[in-house]
Amino acid sequence: MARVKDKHWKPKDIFLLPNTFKNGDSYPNKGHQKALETGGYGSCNVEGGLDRSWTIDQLVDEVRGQFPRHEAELAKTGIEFAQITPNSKKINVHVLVKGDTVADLEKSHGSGILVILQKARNASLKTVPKQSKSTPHVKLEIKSPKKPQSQIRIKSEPTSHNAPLNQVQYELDILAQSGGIKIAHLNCQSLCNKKDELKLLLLCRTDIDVMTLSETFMRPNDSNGSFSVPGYTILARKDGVSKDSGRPRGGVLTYVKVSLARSARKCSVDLEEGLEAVCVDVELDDDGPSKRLTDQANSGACVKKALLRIVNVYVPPGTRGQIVLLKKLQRSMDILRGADKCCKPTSSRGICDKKHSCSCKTSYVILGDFNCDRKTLAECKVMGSVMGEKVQTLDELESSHHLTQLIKGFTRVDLRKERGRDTYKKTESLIDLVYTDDTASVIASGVVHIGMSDHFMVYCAWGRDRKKGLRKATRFPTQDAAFRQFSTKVNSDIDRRVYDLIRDRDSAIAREDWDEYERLKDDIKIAKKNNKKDQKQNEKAMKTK
DNA sequence: CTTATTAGCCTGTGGTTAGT
DNA sequence: ACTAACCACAGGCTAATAAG
Repeated sequence: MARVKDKHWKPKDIFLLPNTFKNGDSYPNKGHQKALETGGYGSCNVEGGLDRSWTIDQLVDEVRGQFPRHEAELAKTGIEFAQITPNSKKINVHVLVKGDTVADLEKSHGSGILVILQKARNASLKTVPKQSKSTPHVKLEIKSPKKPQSQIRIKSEPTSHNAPLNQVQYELDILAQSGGIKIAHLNCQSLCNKKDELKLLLLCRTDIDVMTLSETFMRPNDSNGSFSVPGYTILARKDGVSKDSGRPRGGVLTYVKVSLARSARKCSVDLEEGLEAVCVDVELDDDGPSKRLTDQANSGACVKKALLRIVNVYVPPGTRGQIVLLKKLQRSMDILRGADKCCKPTSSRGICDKKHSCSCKTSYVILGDFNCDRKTLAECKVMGSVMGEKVQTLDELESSHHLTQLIKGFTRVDLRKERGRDTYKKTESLIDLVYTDDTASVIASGVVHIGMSDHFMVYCAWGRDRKKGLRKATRFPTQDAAFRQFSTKVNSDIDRRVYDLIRDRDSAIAREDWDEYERLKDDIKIAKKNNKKDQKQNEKAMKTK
C-alpha cells in the first residue's frame, strides 16, 4: 500500500438538528434516541441560547468552543445540518451554504438547534444492531439545495449506514452470524510477520471454518508447526519459489477448523503441475453411515457423501502467464470433475442420473487472488489481444463449469503519487474472487475491510440448507472476554495495546482514513517490536535469577 | 487507438555495519 | 554480545511510454 499524505476521508461527525421538540426532550421519541445511540451518536444542546444573526461559520466556531475535544474533526468536516421529524424513520442531512445564518436555517427547518456528535471510536461495537419494531431504522438522506435531487440523493444500504463506527467488526459480525460453512480468503502478503494477527483474526474476531491464504511467502523448510493456530489445522499448503532467485514468492495455504477437520481432508486428486492451488474436500452428509447404508438397502441410492470442494488459488500477475494458469485451472477443474464420479454413473462424465435418487453431488467454491481485475476485464472488448484472450479464458472457465463470481466490491485499494504532483491517485480493483457452481447454497458473501495487507478479506458462507445452515450462528463474546480467550490460547506478540491498535487500524482502512491507517500500521510494528524486546529482557532476567 | 513493455514505487526480508 | 540503522535485493503492482 502506498503511503498517503492527503486526506481521502471526510467523516460526518457532527449533525445539527432543529430542536423543535418540546418538554425538554432532545429527541422526537425514545426510538430515535435508541437508534442514534446504537449507531454511536451522542447529543448536546448548544448552551446559552443562539444568536440568530450568527452565520454558519460562527455557529461552527461556537460548537468548536463547546466541544474542544472534537476540534480536529470539526476542522476537517465542518458541520452539516440535519432534520429529524417525529415518527419519521429518516434523518435528512442538508449541506449547509456558507454565509447562511441561523435565522435562515430556522426559517427552513424550525427553531432551536440540537447538536448530534458522533461518539469516539470506543463506542460499543460488538453486536450488530438488529431492527426491531420499537426501534426505528434510521436512514440518512443527503439533500442539497444546489443540486438536482437525482444527483445528490444518496439512499444508503442498511449495512453501510446502520453499521456502527467499527465497520470491520460489523462486517465480521455479519460473517459470524451467517450459518453454514464459513470460507474466507485473504492475500496476506507474507504470513511470517502476520502470524499473530492471523491468530487474532481467527480466534477472537471471526468464526471462519476454512481460511485460505495466498502470498504466504513461506519456504519449503518452514514447518507447519511455526504457523499453527490453536483450534485450526493446516490441511493443505503449497509454497511458491521464484525460478530465478529461489526466494519465496506466492504460496497458498488452507486452515481448517479442528471441529470441521474430521469431515475435511486434502483432496486426493492432483491438480495440474505449475498451478499454485490447493484443494480441500469437506463432507457434507452428516446423517451417519448406518442410516446411509439402510437408505441404500431400501432405495438403492448411492453411499457416497456429498462434497464441498474448496479450491484455494493464487494466480500471480503477468497477463500471458495468467492465461496459461487459468487454462491450467480449467483443466484441473476438468480433472476434479472427472474424479467426482457418482457411485452409479450414468453418463460419460460420471454425472449422476437425475432420475436416480442420489445425494453425492460435489459442489465447488473456488477462491483466491486471481490478479485479474474483474471490473476492468468486464469492460475489455478488444478480442484477439492478450487482454482479450485473458477475458476469454476467464469467461470459458466460468461458463464451462457454471461458476458464478460472488464478490461485487473492491478487494484491493492502491494509492499512488501522481507524477510531478503532491496528490495521490486511488485505484480500486476486484482481484480476489470467490466462485461457486452452487449459488443456491450461498448464505452470504462479501468483503471484510481488515487491514492486514493491502488486500481485503473475501468470504462466503455456504450451506445446503439455507434456513438451518450447517451449524448455528456464532455469538461472539464481549471484546474483553474475546481478548482474554485469545491471550490464554496464544503465546504471541500481541498484547492488549496491539490488539486495540489493530482494531483501530482496521476501522481506519474501512473508512479509508489512509493517514491514520499508515500511522497505526507503524505503531503496531513498533509496539510488537517492543513486546519482543520486553519478552527477551524478561527471559534474560529469569535466567539470571 | 490499442497493446506490450518498462520504469517506478512500494513491500518484506536478510545481511552488514556501527554503536552501546 | 546485542541492537538499531542502513542497504540491497526480489517480488507485486500500476502508470507511463513505446511500439504496432
